[in-house]
Amino acid sequence: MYLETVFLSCKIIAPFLFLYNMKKTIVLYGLAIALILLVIQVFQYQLFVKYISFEVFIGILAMIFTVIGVWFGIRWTSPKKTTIAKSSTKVLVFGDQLGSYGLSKRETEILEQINLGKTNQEIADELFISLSTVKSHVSNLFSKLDVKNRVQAIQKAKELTNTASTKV
Amino acid sequence: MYLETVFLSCKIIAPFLFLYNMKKTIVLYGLAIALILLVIQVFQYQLFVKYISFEVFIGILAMIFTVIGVWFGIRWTSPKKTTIAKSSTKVLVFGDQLGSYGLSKRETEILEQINLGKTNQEIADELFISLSTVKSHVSNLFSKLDVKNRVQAIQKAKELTNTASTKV
DNA sequence: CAATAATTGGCACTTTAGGATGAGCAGATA
DNA sequence: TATCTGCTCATCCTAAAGTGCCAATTATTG
Repeated sequence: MYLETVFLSCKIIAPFLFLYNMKKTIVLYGLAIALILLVIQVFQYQLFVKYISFEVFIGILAMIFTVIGVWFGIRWTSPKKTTIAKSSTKVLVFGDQLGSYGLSKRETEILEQINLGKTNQEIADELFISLSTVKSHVSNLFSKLDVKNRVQAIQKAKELTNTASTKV
Repeated sequence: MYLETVFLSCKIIAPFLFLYNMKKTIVLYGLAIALILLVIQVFQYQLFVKYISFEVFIGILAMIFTVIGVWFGIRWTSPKKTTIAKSSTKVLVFGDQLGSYGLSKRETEILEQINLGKTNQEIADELFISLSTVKSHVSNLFSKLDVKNRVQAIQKAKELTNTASTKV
């Protein structure tokens, strides 16, 4: 009964968390804009008291919004990527961007390992699956990316994830 | 005499062109800001005529500068990249930088072809040499780069040429 | 001119990659 | 409940990659 309640609560909350996560940047940006507009409202009467000239006020305002825009532009275009640590196998070069091109999560994981220059056997050892399974995934992702070998697969994936980054 | 004059003129102009090229983005952005401020000056009196409310005016202004900021942010962070022409085989990714790491000219050519995702037979056809020769070069360059397969070779070479590029 | 390096090519062999096909299980969905 | 998707694993086969070793010719260098 208690566990069921918790389970149901999770099911209700999850969509909102997902929506929040998706729109977080937009929400934060909107809040930032609202906050600054509020500050403008609060200090509006001071404009006419002429502590600062209108031009300087506009200049400061322009600077603030430009900085916000630059920050937003960088955030917006920057692909999700982690600095490649040499010995780490949790490096994500492609992240989750290839999903929209038909690759499953596991296939993307396999491709990450291929990108590290590993053999199929090494990938099998790393992910605790069999060599046959790795081959199966490799073959499937080659088909989805329309490539003939691992070098082409890597390049195609990088192309797609770069395109996806600049398209958003 | 005449050629000397032209030559001296070029020497004088070149630094300014270089400076202009370096600072072009900043200059253009400054001009954009100045232009918008000029527009504000021109329309300033209209603010008090109240065609639009102050809040709406600030909102439009914020939007304009945000867009400029986003554009600037994208331009600022966008990596310098060359589109790899699909059918071209004369694209040089590594150039002649690998010579200092022990690779011969031919070995670098072979690596360029590998980087295009080609099989050894395709490389042999492209360079008009035999499959055995390609294998020999491949094996040699693997040894010099201290790698085990072509994916690792490509990454090592990119690493080395990036290091060389940033070092300059 | 001799020595060295680069380039070319071969053969035999092992390892790895890749293609084709089939099958079972778990979870999600209509 | 049936269907679909993702993941797993297998077998068989061919192709490609890669290794080791050897050798000849040409270009470069001291």
